[in-house]
Amino acid sequence: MTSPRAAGTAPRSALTRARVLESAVTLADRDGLGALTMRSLARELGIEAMSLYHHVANKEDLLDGVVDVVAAEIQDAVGRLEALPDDAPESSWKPALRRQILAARTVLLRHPWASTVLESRKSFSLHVVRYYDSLIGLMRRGGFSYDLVHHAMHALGSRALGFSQELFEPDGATAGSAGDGSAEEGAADAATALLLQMADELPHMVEMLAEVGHQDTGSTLGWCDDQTEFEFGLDLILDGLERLAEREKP
Amino acid sequence: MTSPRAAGTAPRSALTRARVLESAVTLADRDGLGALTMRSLARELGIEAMSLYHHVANKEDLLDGVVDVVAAEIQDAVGRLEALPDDAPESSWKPALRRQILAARTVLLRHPWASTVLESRKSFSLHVVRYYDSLIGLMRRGGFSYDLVHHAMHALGSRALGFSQELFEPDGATAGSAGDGSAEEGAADAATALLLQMADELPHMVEMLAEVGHQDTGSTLGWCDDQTEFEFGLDLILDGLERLAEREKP
DNA sequence: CGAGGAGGCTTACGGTGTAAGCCTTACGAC
DNA sequence: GTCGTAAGGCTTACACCGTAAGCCTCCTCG
Repeated sequence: MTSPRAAGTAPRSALTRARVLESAVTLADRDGLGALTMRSLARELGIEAMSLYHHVANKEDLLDGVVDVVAAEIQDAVGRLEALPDDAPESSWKPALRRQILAARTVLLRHPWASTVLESRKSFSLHVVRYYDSLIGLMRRGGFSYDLVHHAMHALGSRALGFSQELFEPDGATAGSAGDGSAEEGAADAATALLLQMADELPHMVEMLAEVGHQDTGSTLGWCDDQTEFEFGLDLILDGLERLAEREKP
Repeated sequence: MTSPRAAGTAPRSALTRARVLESAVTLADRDGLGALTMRSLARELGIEAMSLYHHVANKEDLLDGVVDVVAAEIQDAVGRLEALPDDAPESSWKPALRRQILAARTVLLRHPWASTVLESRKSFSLHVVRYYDSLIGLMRRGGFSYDLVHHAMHALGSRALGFSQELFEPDGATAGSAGDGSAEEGAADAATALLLQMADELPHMVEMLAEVGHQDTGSTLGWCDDQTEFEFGLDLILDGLERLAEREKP
């Protein structure tokens, strides 16, 4: 960069905290979270591991930063949605909230490792908080009391950011793997087989699997259509909130 | 043990896989998940690290086993609940399901690290599956179609086991710490202060915090009363499921 | 009694995050 | 121009992690 730099900025290097974080995100996207080590990140950037410590305090700080990058992406995606007109009816909080959350979800689907990291943070990203603030704003416009909003945010939990931890995905989420997907399928099949094997002990479970049939997935991860299930759960909560909001009215 | 052992059991050692897993649970309870390493676990048992590998295949297997122990505890706690009488009305699925889930939760509250481990498993514990089977059974008795049951299980997600990942607990969950709790409080206060500092950027968030007032917690972890919030979210889902079940009826 | 293996132990390797310290370079003040 | 300062690289080294390989000593069973 040959441009004159702002008043107290770093002098010569093209390497900045921002570039480090960006690189970390790409690396995690490509090779999975497990592959994101200080040494491998440094290699990616063409420097030595210890040099990273001039831009991030330690690995926790790196992960904080990486979360912040993803959160910024979320905020950006949400920002692209068309704003509610000022004269929108009170009831429009619900589709609006739904849209924002699903927009956030598209971002997290691009970074499958991010949910894990998000959950492990103990400090929070300002971008996330700003996103939350917009969700709260929507509910307020819907006539929610702050008390109800507060409960609502807790009830949504991580779903507000677009993910919900599925127990039992026989593979998924762990590494990039980037394979043809037959590995996941294999694991899912193996799991199902194992369940069938003890059918007498798990009557309802087995019967359910037989009936619901986990066959035609295709869309996302192995077993079920996560997107459908995510929206099902989300709508369940939104409907419930709607009823509670109605009840609050005088 | 001086008793004659059953037909193909291990010969002399008092150390068994069961004892290893038990020890691992106690260690994690006392010192946190981070303190559970092969070496520290071995020290706890008075042996060398490598000796553990005669009882568990590797660390993943150890964690699988540890999850299984906790899941067995859950199954046990659920088993202690009084069974539904045969002539219970169809509608009793709901309080029964609620009771089972809250019973599972009491177990997980005794092992705060367990939720993290549970989520990280890719194979599943038979005890967990059996527990799930009982939940499914309850819903079936409530007249749910298998399709609805399936959606319901996804919607409940980890909540079925008694935990929901709270975004933003300023401390908690990471280590035993066993301190007076003032550390958590400090972190929570610091976080709140930081939020207040940018009140102009987060109008709704700050107003909500001011109104809801996160002051009188006392019960569980730092910020909010997790138990209340957990039950709120759980009831929101159960109510929603009840309505859908009604709608399914002819 | 002798073979075999279960279950300890020791040693060693590669990988992790990171503390400590050195060397170069660019910048701002004189 | 010169020089002090410090940003930002690099090298080395340490503690700790999971675990592969191999040794030894019993106990058990044929």
